[in-house]
Amino acid sequence: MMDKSFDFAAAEGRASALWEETGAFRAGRPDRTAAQPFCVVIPPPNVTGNLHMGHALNNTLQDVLCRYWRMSGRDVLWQPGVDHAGIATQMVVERQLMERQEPDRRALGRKAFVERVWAWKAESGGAIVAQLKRLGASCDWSRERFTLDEGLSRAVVKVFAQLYREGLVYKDKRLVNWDPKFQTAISDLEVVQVESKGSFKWSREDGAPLDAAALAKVLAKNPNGHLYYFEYPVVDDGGDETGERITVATTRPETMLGDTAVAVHPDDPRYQHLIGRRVRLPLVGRLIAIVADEYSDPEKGAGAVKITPAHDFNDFEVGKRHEAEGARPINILDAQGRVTLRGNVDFFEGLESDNDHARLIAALHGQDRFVARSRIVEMMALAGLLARIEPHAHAVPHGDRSNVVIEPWLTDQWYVDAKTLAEPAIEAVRDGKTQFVPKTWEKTYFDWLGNIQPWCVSRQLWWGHQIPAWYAPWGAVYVEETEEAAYAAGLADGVERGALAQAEAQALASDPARLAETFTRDEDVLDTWFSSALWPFSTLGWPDETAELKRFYPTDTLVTGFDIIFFWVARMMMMGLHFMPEIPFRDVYIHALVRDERGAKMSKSKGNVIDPIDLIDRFGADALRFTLAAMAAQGRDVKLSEARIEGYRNFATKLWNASRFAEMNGCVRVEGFDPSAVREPLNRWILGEAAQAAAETAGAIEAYRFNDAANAVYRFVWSVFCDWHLELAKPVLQGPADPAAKAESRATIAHVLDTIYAMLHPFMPFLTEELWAITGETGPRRAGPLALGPWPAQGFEVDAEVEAEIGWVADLIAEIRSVRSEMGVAPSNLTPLILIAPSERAGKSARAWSESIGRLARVGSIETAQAAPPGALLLVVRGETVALPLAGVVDLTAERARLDREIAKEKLEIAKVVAKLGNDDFVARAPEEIIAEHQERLETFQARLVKLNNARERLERI
RNA sequence: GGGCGCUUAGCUCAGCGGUAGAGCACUACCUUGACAUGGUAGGGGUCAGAGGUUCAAUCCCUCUAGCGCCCACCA
Repeated sequence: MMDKSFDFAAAEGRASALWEETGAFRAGRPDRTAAQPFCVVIPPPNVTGNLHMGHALNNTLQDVLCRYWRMSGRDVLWQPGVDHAGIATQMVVERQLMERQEPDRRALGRKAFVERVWAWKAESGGAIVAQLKRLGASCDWSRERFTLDEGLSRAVVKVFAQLYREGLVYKDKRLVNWDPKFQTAISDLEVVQVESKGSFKWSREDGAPLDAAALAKVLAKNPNGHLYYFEYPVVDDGGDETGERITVATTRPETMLGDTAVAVHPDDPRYQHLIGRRVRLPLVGRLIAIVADEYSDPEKGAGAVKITPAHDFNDFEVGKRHEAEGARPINILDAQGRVTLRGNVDFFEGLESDNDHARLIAALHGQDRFVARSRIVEMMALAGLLARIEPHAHAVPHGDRSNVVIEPWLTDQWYVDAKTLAEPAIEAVRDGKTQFVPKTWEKTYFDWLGNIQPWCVSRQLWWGHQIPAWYAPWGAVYVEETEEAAYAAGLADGVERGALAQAEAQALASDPARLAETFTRDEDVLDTWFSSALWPFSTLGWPDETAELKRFYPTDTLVTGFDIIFFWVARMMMMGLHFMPEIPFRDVYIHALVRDERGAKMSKSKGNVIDPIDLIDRFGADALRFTLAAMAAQGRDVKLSEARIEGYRNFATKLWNASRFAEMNGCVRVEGFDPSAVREPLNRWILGEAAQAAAETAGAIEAYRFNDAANAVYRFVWSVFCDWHLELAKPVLQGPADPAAKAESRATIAHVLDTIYAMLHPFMPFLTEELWAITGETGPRRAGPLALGPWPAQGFEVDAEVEAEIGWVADLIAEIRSVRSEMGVAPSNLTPLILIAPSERAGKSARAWSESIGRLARVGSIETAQAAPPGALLLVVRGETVALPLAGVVDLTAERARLDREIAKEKLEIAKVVAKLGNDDFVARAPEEIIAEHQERLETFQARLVKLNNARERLERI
């Protein structure tokens, strides 16, 4: 005997154990070797991560696909794994060291620190995997990979080395986005723009001196959002000030220390006479050139722009163009974003001797960039060279992880020539080899790849894939897959260059200690996304030619959020096409972002994060999964509300109780049940509806319309099977029906429940697996867990006759219920039902279904008459008139009003259709079936109107 | 500045050329033997606004207004 409600917590445990025991999610099961493969690679969550709503949605959708195809007989591989997440993980462990007051990263040293991170990973890195399992993710967990494990590392170095050989990876000295907090370079994608607007306003014109304290206070809160107008004195050829000044505006005053030019537009009439002159850089005293460059926009700022090549991407380019005029980069910031002047040779080069270097160094050297900012502004004001300060809205780049302002900084880094790799990636999508769903994302993909910049892949971190590059004392670099190979290449090359004597090389080759001293490995590690980009083939065993690689690559579908199209999808396309060389996946399904009820992005700082595990605890994993699938309409954000989850929890309860009802009524599965041999109309009807619902669900899943699929199941289970089939079957099951009919009904219900469990399983795997097990205890033996199928057979159709009969009964019941409710007839009042001159079929149906009609419509008896008795309520149901003799029970004025309303409604509909059919253009141009449909509708309406009018007239005569 | 998207019932959202839908909320009634995590009935929408295309527009096009996102932008 089943419990009264579904204990999801217990069932989740049981189902998980069953799947584990039976190896249900294993790819390459012996029974599927001949089956078509289906493969999805999981977007590997960060090892530091906890399951958030985005994961829940993403993995629910993948799981729906995988479970559906697995049930349909395919050999499914859902490849799981976790990402080592360079910065994030290093951060977590560093924080842990700090909290425990242990020696920090640097004190520990690289080797010990990395060991420490591995220890952390072993201890607490698997949390997210356990959470995915709780969600029900049907990954082949036996194949779990980690982006830093041995096999994947082998793939990474091979890829790096090969790209290097091909000239697609190179080292370059240029400006990078530098994160002063983590002290590493980051890629363009890891930079987020933050809008900033200050409030401080000051102008020299007003006469009041600058209130430096007030400014500092404002800047302490937000150092950005102001535009500062500086005046640089123009000097003559002898270096003496001419008295003229040129005004430049900046949002970063501290960078003026590194200014090496002032640029004006070549056509700007205001500055023609100044082009080629020099200015004295205030505070510093260095003489810098006024150059003509198109970059300068006369409309912006002061019209002339200061050029700081070492600290601004645009200025760097301008500087390159004007190198001859002295506009070389002068770096004035250190790795932590502090001003650095002492020992800064470039900075002092060309200084006038009468400047007070010591004063400047004392005031600024070693100061944080933002402290220096207000100091400089103050000093400029004191020098009388600050014209004004204005609030200025602009976007400031921040590190997406560190959340500090990013500095463009001149360093040596490794770059991937993304432009070359992007071409095949663009082509593959253009040719339709890989398709985005929804298609609109293709534009985003093309736009980005079309303008792609070199990808900075080196990171000054310790946790990650160390770059396989070794430097020799003679200034050469050797990029190889292994240390041994690098040494060998280095020695050979050293000899060739003449840097090493042959004998010396030989001696070195057999002395590991000296080799290690001679060649030093690049300290940097690779961007985490570099290894993620290889995920679809590295997880399948590449660079080995494994059976899995052969069988499952290209994968079928990638399911991911649009926020990582650039980070991940595009890069997988590039790497997959270059190394396999084939597309990594055929379809890319892009789903929405999960937001809170009000549409705000969930974030820890806003405190609006909903924890999926908490929801699973409260409502069950199935309810959460169903909600996410039902809301995953293409191209929309998912705004999650708890009420919705609760509703779907109730849905699970509903099905549970329907199953319980079946159990109580002896609905046991029957060996070899054949839907096409079923006789009873009601049973034939529900079998047809079930088959249709299953087909609808399958079609929707295959088209990635998850919401349609979920709704199709929901509607069938609740509104068709429970509301109508079970209710109409009750008299058969519980009354004195003919034993054969009873048996058939029982078998049908059991069969339909099996169909329901199957088509609901991709969405609610735990509930359905549990019900599958419970109902499996009776009847024929189950072949295995529901997770392995079968998906319901399709192709069975309801015949029209059956639909007409059951449909008429259902409509009749609904109509009677509606009128009774409207007229305020008490449920306890079992009224007679009189069929007025019924057709033969209606009479037959009414007799056949008298018990159900009685029960569901609160009808006491069913009679037939040629005319309605006076004062009876008349209804028209699919052309048949029926009467409820309620004279004296109901208020006839109310009934008149009701009929009038009905008539008016009918007339309105008729008028609309008549107008359309009366339109010559419509008749001439609309397709025939549309016209026929309108005609049919008109006839139906008119017939109904006639009967309604009759009823109304009869009422008038009373 | 460039691009993408949204505006449909009180709320959250489907639908996207031919009779406006769901869930939740709301109202009334129902302790009916699967289920009150339930049942029955009901109210509620000039489908943002203005033009246009079409026999026909919530759906296609243009514009306007509001909202959101992505990319670029530290004068």
